[in-house]
Amino acid sequence: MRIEDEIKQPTFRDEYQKAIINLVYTTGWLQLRQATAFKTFGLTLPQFNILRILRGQHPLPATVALLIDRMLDKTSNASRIVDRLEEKKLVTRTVCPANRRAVDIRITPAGLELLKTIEDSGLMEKNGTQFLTPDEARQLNVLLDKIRTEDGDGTTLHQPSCE
Amino acid sequence: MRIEDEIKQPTFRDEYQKAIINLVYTTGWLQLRQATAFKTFGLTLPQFNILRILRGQHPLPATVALLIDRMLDKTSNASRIVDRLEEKKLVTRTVCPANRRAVDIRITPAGLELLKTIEDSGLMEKNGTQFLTPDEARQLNVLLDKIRTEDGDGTTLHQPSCE
DNA sequence: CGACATTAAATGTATGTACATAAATTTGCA
DNA sequence: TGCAAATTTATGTACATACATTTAATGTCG
Repeated sequence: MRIEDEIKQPTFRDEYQKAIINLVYTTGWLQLRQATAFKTFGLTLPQFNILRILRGQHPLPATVALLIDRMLDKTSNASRIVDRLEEKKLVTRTVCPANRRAVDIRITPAGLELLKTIEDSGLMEKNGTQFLTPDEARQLNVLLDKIRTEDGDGTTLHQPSCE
Repeated sequence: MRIEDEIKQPTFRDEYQKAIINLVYTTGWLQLRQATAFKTFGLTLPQFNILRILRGQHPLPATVALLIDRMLDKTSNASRIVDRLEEKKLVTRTVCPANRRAVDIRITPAGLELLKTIEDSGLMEKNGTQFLTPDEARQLNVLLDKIRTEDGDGTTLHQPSCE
């Protein structure tokens, strides 16, 4: 559906204004879809992403610092997301023997099993981009990269992360 | 900068996976920039959006229901955002005389002045899309609309709203 | 009229982000 | 050696989203 109809705003100042609204709207749309899907498995999107990072390390542990680095969401709070995964017995937390400041975080067998269940469900493939041709997907990548031209202000930038 | 470099992931499964990550990343990038800018004026993005809706109604009042409808963020909580604007004396809240269930919300002169200050600052124009040509902006709109093809599940969808 | 559903807004709970600060440990250098 | 700085994680606060429930007012229909 066209964005004009989607948000019931018949006109925009120009294609630029329309594009920025369309971007934010479409990403919100995607995120809500994904979040709703993950909820049926008792996970939030950030929790799922942390679990995937931990599986990538498995059987080695990860530290909170590593999670933050991989999430690329530099300012956010991995500690509390790990809290929730620990409550659900999907990860374990033990003080790192080599450096008692650090904490070793590991995915449990239950965590691995949950990831497999989710991935086997085919959830991950229904993300909207399947309606693009390969060429259109390439075009989209070019345009998005252009929008992020001139990252000039040096502030730490956000990466909400997702499959 | 290319998304590969931005998130330091050298390869993706395909252009589709890259596109979805690029979309989420780019919108997060945009939102963080905008949120940071608005913070210098003591506002969050949702607060700014509510203020703009109220200005659109001015001098008529709006109800919470109208705000929710205009925000297009159907499930979210306009009530508490109005709380914060009221604390800052940017809006007023009075029980609607015609229907004592409803609440009339109005932007104050201070609120109108703040909006003008923000808009005069030229903040709104620096949103990334200025790096696209008009034709590219049009292309982007077409691609995003395609991604939202098949809104089939009937769930209420999200619209984080912004300029 | 009066029980009951509907509507409008507010409130409660869980989760997450952003940012500042604290607490514990380790490092490094005078 | 000893103390300050750096590192690593956790905690606190403000704000927002998502969703369920509550409260008050209004509508409806027997």
